[in-house]
Amino acid sequence: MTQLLDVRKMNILRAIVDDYILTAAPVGSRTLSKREDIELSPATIRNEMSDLTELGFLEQPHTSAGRIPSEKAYRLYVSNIMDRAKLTDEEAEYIRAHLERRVSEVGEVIKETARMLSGITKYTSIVQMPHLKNARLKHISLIPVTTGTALAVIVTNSGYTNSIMLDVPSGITAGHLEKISSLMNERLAGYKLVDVQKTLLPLLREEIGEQADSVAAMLSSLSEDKGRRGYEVVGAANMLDYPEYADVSKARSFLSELERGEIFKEVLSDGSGVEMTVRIGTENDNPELKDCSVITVSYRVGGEQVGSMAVIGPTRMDYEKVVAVLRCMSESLSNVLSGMLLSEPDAGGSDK
Amino acid sequence: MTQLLDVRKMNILRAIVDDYILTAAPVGSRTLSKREDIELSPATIRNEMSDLTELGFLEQPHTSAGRIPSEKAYRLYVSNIMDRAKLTDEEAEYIRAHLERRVSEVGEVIKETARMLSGITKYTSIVQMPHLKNARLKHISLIPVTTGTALAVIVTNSGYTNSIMLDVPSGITAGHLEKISSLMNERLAGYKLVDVQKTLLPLLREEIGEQADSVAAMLSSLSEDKGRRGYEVVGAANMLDYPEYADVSKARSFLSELERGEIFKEVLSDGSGVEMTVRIGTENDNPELKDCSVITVSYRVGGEQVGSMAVIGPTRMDYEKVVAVLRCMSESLSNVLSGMLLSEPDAGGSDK
DNA sequence: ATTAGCACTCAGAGAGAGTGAGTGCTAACA
DNA sequence: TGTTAGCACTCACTCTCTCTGAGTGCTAAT
Repeated sequence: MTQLLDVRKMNILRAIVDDYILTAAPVGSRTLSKREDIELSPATIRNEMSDLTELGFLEQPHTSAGRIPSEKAYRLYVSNIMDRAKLTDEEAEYIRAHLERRVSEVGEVIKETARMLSGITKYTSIVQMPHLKNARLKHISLIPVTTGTALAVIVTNSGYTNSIMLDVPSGITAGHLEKISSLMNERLAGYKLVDVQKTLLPLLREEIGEQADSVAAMLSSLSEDKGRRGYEVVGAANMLDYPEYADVSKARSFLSELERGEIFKEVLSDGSGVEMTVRIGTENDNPELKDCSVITVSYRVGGEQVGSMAVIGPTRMDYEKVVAVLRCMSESLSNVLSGMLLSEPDAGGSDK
Repeated sequence: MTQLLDVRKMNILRAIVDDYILTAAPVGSRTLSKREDIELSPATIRNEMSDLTELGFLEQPHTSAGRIPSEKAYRLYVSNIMDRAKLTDEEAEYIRAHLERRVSEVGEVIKETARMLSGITKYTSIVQMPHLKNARLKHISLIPVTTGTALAVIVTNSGYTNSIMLDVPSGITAGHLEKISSLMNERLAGYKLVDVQKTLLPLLREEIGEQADSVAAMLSSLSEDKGRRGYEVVGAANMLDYPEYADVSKARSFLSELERGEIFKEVLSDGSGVEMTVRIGTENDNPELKDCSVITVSYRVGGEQVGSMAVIGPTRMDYEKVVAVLRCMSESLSNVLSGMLLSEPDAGGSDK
């Protein structure tokens, strides 16, 4: 693929985006020519800008204003900074240290992640709770609630609990449920939730015979994500600091949308396997996000994706910083969680 | 106590408050004289308004504007509408019906309560999760997490789960914990959490002898509220609809404060025994709430207070409506929860 | 005690002028 | 041929000024 733009155009475009990200005001030719990294006269720059406008990288709010970057420009800009976005060692250290302080409980770690993301970037952050499927089972209780439903309370290593309502197949009695949970507790503690099912099946066959299969089906929702996963949202109010949301009604609809929670389906959509995705403006399906960019990254436990986190900001967000922070945060969170969730199953507590 | 204001002054003041609540604009004498319930000339009204201003019930933004009610006026106004605030039967029915549809899980009921509160009033609502102490125990697991800490997972009737980190006294082993939980499950299911402790103590003495007391102490935090209680906040963005928050920076600081969560300590403070409290403007300790009014009401399970809910709005909120809605909501939620949490402990599930 | 009348106040809306950052085009220059 | 200086033009913003109208307080008449 041949270079889309020559070096000079690239430089000018980058400078415009940089400037616009900082000031949110249309950038003019004179402003650019004053920068030390561009040694051209305003007139020359105007010519280049005119070209860039024609190519669709710049837009003009009105004739006598400067130019602002188009979504296409951000796209190009992002693909360029993607490699070099990197935090200083101190910043990375800061993140790691803060995250490891909170090592007591998964929920707390997720909350702290969201807080830091929004604290450092000054945008809105969303962090999803980790998927359970790779966590190791510490304890499970199946508690009948009404006819046909039971509550599964799962505790994994390090005090991460989650409860999921299950539909109990007809024919399974409370007695069965009790037997199943004690079976699981005795024989399956320390197993991964995904493995629990297949390991459990033969055991079940012995115990309850023909109904084993329907029970297994019921339990399959444990390792899936039936109990809709929680997430932490922090810094929604930050958006009000940006001139993009100076208009209260705009801010209002953004915040309402956030509260509705529908956004998350899209924002945190798994992106199966992709490390990081950047959605700029109208690339977001949700029309409420058409003036926003959303950068999503997944995090892992033991090499496998178990959740995502995202930062939402105005389209002119500081992509470089956000990408760098998210990358680092994903790394750190993955490490911390892996440490917590994959530690060898202990024998059932520590005697004195 | 003799009447503070004569009838005519009261009428005028009420009319001013009514009008200001509706329009958020200073009310003038001519506007008032046009109302059918006030048959006085503007001049007369001006005289009365002048008196009311002197008495501290009205304020004047500037010489040539109308009057706006002072906090003192709201106070008086509220004490008057307190009795007559009442929903129509249809509205009350609507609330009851909606709440009872969600009868499957306590968390859902609380969320729905918050949603309805904010949906009907158009203000911000906060609803606290119920205190556990009066819930009946369905299941408990004590799961060792690290040396010195264990996770208590409590399931009460109707699938309400809560987990609390406990400090395990030294000398108590994982084996002990296991024994204690199975003891509790076998013998104490159906008991109230507050009663569990005292009923458990003799049983514990038999089983683990001298350490019984330290275990009982540990379990005491179950019926207290150590694991800080959750709450649902809905409709924060609603505040942006009111001209009071047309200034973005004001909105921003309000929302940030909400997110910080410190507000709740004050807002939901138990008010031990008081049915409903109305805090107007600077009556709130939190300076961020000095332009807001907060109306709090508690709700009960089986006659005992187990939580509160609140509506936060601008000082010129529609007190009558909010009081009425909160009163009804408290009643309905209390009923629904009592139904869910106090139902006789079933024998452990329903066989087919 | 109430009201009509009148002079006065003052925020807010609207019109018009001035300012300055920006553009596009043309012609000169290296 | 690419770059730059010069110039006329555009247009959002800001500032100032005026006008308007809703409101007041006081006084005198009813």
